[in-house]
Amino acid sequence: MAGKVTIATVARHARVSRQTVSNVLNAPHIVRPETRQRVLEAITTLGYRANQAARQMRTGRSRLIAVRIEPTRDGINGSVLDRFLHGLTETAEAAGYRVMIYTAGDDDGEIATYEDLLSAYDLDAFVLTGTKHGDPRTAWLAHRAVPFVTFGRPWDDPDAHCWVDVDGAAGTEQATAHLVRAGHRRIGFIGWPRGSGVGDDRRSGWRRTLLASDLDPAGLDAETDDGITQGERTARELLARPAPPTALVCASDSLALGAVQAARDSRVDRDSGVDRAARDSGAHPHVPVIGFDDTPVAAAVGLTSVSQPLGEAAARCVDLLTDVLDGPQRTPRNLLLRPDLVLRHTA
Amino acid sequence: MAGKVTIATVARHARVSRQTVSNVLNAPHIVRPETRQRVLEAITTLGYRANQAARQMRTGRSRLIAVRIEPTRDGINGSVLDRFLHGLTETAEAAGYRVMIYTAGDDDGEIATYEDLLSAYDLDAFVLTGTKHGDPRTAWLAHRAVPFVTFGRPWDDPDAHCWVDVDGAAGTEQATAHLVRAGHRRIGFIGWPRGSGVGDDRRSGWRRTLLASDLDPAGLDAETDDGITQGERTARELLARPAPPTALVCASDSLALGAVQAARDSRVDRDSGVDRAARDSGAHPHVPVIGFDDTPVAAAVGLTSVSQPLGEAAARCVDLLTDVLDGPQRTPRNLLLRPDLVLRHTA
DNA sequence: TTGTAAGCGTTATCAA
DNA sequence: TTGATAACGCTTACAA
Repeated sequence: MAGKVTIATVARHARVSRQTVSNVLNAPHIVRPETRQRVLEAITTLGYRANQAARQMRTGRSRLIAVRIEPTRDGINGSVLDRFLHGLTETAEAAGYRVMIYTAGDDDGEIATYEDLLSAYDLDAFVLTGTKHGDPRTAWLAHRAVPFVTFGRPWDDPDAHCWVDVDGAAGTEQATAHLVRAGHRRIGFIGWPRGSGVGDDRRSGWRRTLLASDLDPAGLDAETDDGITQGERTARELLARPAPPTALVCASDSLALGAVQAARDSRVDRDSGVDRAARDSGAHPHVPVIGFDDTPVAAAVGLTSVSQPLGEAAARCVDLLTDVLDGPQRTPRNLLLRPDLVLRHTA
Repeated sequence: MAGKVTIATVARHARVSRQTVSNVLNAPHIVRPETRQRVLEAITTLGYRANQAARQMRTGRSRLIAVRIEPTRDGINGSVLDRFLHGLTETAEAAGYRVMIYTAGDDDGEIATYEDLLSAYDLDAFVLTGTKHGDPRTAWLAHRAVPFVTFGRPWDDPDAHCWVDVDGAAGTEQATAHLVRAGHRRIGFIGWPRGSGVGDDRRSGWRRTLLASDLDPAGLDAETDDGITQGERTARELLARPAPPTALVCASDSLALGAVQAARDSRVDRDSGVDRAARDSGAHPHVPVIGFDDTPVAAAVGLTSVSQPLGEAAARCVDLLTDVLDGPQRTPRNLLLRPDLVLRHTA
């Protein structure tokens, strides 16, 4: 601790005025190269770092962006937010921004937090994960002209604001097409109850791929809340139907994990329990199952799954934000990223 | 947006000086009650909020604390940090602090981040999750007298700094005692390679409980890196020994999840595959398995597990920090929390 | 190209 | 008990 190093310390050391130091930092091109060099050296030798609070008072900008974290209802899907958060923090750091996190009970609580964060900390922007039909939060932010980007499409109006999303339909399309190529004709889908943008999107990819292959999706899908046990129960029901699916695409890894259980048992049924060796060796279950999100658990248990490019999604969120914050005001832009199918044991 | 509301706006509105408003905020007792009342009313009607940057310039305090987030190597254990982070953010908010997150590649990178966060953002304190023998980060922070608390004991010297931890040995002790009470005499343990504080701690609880019950731990434990497949393989090895364990305590849910697979198969071995109905009904496997961390995945699949009070741990971290930050300088304190055994299907 | 002066919103000091 | 003044470290406007 050699005492506080301010812009004045640097100025003295480099034998220039404080203003020149500031110029080197904020407008290097207007400073003569040799002077600039001298100042830069002083900065490194002294280990000077601009004080954000002081800078912020003048500029009104904090170089801080905020993200909400949610309690993990399901540790499996929770890792999605986790990985997104990590990517966001890394990219933000590279762009000179820091990430602040906050919690909120409901939409009103979240909006109250916006007010606090904005007036007390001068936050530069918000990143929202997950959007719903008629989201009051985005409306509030847009109305105050607060820069923000959402990870997840605005399901009402695609051009309502900046967003980055992963094309869920393209993901289930890849999964379904993979199974079609493998010769399956009756491919089932286990998804969430209709009405959620994400869930409906993922279902649509399955459906359209079947139709494009002249296959009939009727009677091959089922809806349930997310969860392993829900997935297992629903898969069991699906497999017990008169003309059961011979393969399953699921809206999440949680559902898929449950479905894998059901599929294994269903195979044992047919094999009268003699196929244990094959199972032990990690061979394919007879009913292939594909999940969604490529969570670490999927990787661990060998579940084939659709992988979201979370790191890239996070990076693009930061890009969009810095475009708005640092560059000239542009029109809201958005980005739909393609997921990839990660083949493992289950399909 | 009715323009910026500063302390001056409030002062005008309440017909007092700026200083009086400041006093109402920071030293209410020296302001006459009626004046205080008038100022308070002005504050609420105007929706005034103190600007942190300005306050920080004077006080040198930012009311910001920082936590590092790590990429989830394993989605199962990742949820532990996740839940801790959530608790931390909530408690910090209640105490008037905000949480900033950062990433770091290694210890040197993390220390470089400390320097940046400290000099640029005037961070008030750090929360470190996980500590190791001879941790350079805690040494650096202690040397600069930067307030910090760790979630995890300093394994070298218990009084080196503030910390909160969960008594891992007490957790495995509960798990082991439960199995002893259930009549088991050969209880195995699957843990991490020796040398990690957390892993050794958890192993010691198993060991001492066995010894206390006049049971011999010899030949009943095995070491492996964390992971589901590692757990399955190791459990299989353990169960294939001459006098195999009849129950298993694991150092993590990941290991336990793998062990459950191995245990199921081992039962099928003995039962010649006829016991499928019992398995489907979720009955106990013949070899009970207990995990550690009570992750959401454990809850989903019915794995009995040791539950860490993460929310409380986080809250206590904030308490310790605010003690140091707001109160008079006290001696470093620490806290060892008791985990609980959550009984489910597997034991 | 460089230096001077002012001000951002707050709190600490000190006088009234 | 209250109020005026200075200062925190920085950047913008303007003068040299």
